[in-house]
Amino acid sequence: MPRKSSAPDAAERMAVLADPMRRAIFEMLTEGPRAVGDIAEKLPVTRPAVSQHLKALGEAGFVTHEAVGTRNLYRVEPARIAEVRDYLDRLWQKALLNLKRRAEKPHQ
Amino acid sequence: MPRKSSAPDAAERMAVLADPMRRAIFEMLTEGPRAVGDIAEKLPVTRPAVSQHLKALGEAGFVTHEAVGTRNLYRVEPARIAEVRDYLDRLWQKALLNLKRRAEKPHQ
DNA sequence: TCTATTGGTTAGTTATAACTAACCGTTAGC
DNA sequence: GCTAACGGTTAGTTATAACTAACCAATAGA
Repeated sequence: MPRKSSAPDAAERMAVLADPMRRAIFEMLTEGPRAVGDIAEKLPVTRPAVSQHLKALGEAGFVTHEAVGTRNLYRVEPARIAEVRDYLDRLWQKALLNLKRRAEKPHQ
Repeated sequence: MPRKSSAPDAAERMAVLADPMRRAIFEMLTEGPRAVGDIAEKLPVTRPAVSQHLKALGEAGFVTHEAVGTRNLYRVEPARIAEVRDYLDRLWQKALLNLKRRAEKPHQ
């Protein structure tokens, strides 16, 4: 059983990280944990928007959160980025391999 | 002058590759060059849709194409995937570094 | 307890992009 | 030249998702 078909894999999760605003949020979190309001302050969107993006990032596993009083500290989950990076790395290697094979046996 | 602001960087290009149908097209091309019609045959979309996706992939530099008679052979550009992979790798390393720093100086 | 702070949720709006149908241009082969 | 094959483009439709405003719940501090 290689993978649960219902669970999105790294390739599907890439779409979550591809959104510009979510990327901005995520990149901010790579510098250290931050609360929702702190994030919203530095971005040109309202707090609900940030909260919704964090939910999406959380469901994809890119971030986790921890309640501290009334604040909610979000932090990145490095392993999830690594999974997407590895997916792209496999794609890259596959492309290179086929390119090389094609170069060796010149034509048809 | 680190980067031309008008040119989309690897992070922005990631969105192009994140679309499910474009991913399917791109993954198909990693196995070798293919013509537009051949791609459309194996996917649940019409040829114009494939053509439009290939245009988007081309503008992002993920694929190139070469006319062969009336056919148009598309092939992947491995370097572009590597760029996105490297962007994610840098993000990952940054997250790890800050995680480590935070673990060393325990609090505040 | 009362108030302020923080943030998650929902309803509703709007912009975008993925898609098809229809059309047009180009090349191959006869 | 004529026809078939191949594919790019455009107009128009539709589904989706990003966003704000308004609301509600929970905790902190007095």
